[in-house]
Amino acid sequence: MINNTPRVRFAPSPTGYLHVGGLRTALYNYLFAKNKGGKFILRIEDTDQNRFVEGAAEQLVETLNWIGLNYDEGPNKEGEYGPYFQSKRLDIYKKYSNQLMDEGKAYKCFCTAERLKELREEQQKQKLPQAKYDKHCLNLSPEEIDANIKAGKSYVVRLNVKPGDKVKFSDVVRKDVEFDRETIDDQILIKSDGFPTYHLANVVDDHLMKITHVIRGEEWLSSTPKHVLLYEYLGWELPVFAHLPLLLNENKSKLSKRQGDVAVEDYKDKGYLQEALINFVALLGWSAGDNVEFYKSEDLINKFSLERVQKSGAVFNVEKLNWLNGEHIRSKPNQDILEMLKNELADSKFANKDFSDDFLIKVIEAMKERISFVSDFLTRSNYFFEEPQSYDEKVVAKRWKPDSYEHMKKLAEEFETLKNPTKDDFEAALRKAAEDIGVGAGKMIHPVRLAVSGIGVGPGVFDLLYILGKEKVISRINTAINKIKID
RNA sequence: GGCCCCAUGGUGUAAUUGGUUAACACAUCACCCUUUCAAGGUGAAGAGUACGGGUUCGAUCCCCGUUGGGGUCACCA
Repeated sequence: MINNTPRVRFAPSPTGYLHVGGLRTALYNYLFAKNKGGKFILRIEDTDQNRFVEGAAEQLVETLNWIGLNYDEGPNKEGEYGPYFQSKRLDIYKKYSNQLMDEGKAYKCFCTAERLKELREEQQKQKLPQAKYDKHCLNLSPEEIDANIKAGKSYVVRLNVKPGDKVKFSDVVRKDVEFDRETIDDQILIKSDGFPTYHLANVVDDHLMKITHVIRGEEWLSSTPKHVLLYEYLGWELPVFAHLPLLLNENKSKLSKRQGDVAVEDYKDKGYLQEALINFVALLGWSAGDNVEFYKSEDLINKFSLERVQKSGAVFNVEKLNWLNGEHIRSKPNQDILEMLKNELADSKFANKDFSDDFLIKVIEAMKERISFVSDFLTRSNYFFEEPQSYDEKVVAKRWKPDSYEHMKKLAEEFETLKNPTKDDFEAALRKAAEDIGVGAGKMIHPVRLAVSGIGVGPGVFDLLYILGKEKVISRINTAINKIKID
């Protein structure tokens, strides 16, 4: 009987990075396990020697850690069902493929790549509905097989799909699915290099690792009947299947590298918070049905259920991710944002400058409502960290008038009289200066913003002046008077 | 092409498993707020639920067909 605490697994092949589709699969597995008090297992599917990438598994683990999907069993966290690298389980697969062969449920195939290719072409020419292996080697006599082996011919092991009823299984997301046996190919189980294919390895491992729910992408749906057959042949109980809808490009095809960033690491590098990524990806194909869009991980765990997973593919729309990223930043305590900002600064051209925490906190308070990324602090309010490098032409054209030089001069003089000015002091001084000259405060507000920041947008001017401080404000005003030219 | 899956505004989703003026969020636009911008608030535009048949007093929801999209057909996963 299946144990009632679920065991699920994320079983990626180590390609060198974590695909966001993989992240979604991993996340749903994780959420499901945590919601049910079950175990989340990481298993590395490294059975393709041709695609071996040095350090890929380590990279994967690192990314999973960063994103916060901690596994209960897996590499460097051995449970009782290891090893968790398929490349270290070769004997196990061999054992079961031998068993299948002994029972006539699998057989050795010596066909060369050339023969297979010809076969496929022939079938195409005859317009056969489907290209399938012709079971040629199933009819080899024991003597022929021996002779082939003695001759050193390499072989693969194939699944022997026998005629019979339709292969049926039920899927949590898609309900009942069935396939005609005639449409199922004699899948290769063991490759000629002795490594298993995914099909054999995942069935054997899922069974041995006591996986109760197989939650994976929809791209596996059409090979599931092969797996079902394998479970049947091996006399094993079927896990519960849940095939998740695919993540799509803008043009609705399966999310791919060619059409934008696809690696979680790319998003990390671009400054997306792990919380935002998790939140966003969770909503691609699932919703609690309560109109909530902003989620912390704990809420996701509490609310998640496979039953509410959507059937159709979901387009990965970065704009919403950007919004969520801003929301998640804003939801953090200023102290946390401070740490992130410091890291960002340490990594920037301002690395050699020194800013006090007190100052940075003020910047954060002033700017956090206006940003989507931590890096926006540096790009959208660079003036907190350096002198304005230039003055936005459009703002100059709109806000800097011939008499602005005079106004700013007067304003600088007024500021000069202040001692340790507060925000309110700056405001009072500006209004007084405006009144003295007999102009509206707006005639001062906009030019002074331009003078101290170089641009026309940002925090309230008086906050801006206060954060910058009297000295910088006055010197920047003077600089602006000299530098800004209008006709 | 065979097999399989899917189908609600531009995008992500909702709609007591047949009864709503088809809801929410992102994006867009407008207004309010702020003498800026953003955030926030209010509102607008945007789908009559791919299409056609049924079943039903009544279909987004159930059935059939069509169309469209996607996945898969490797000694890759």
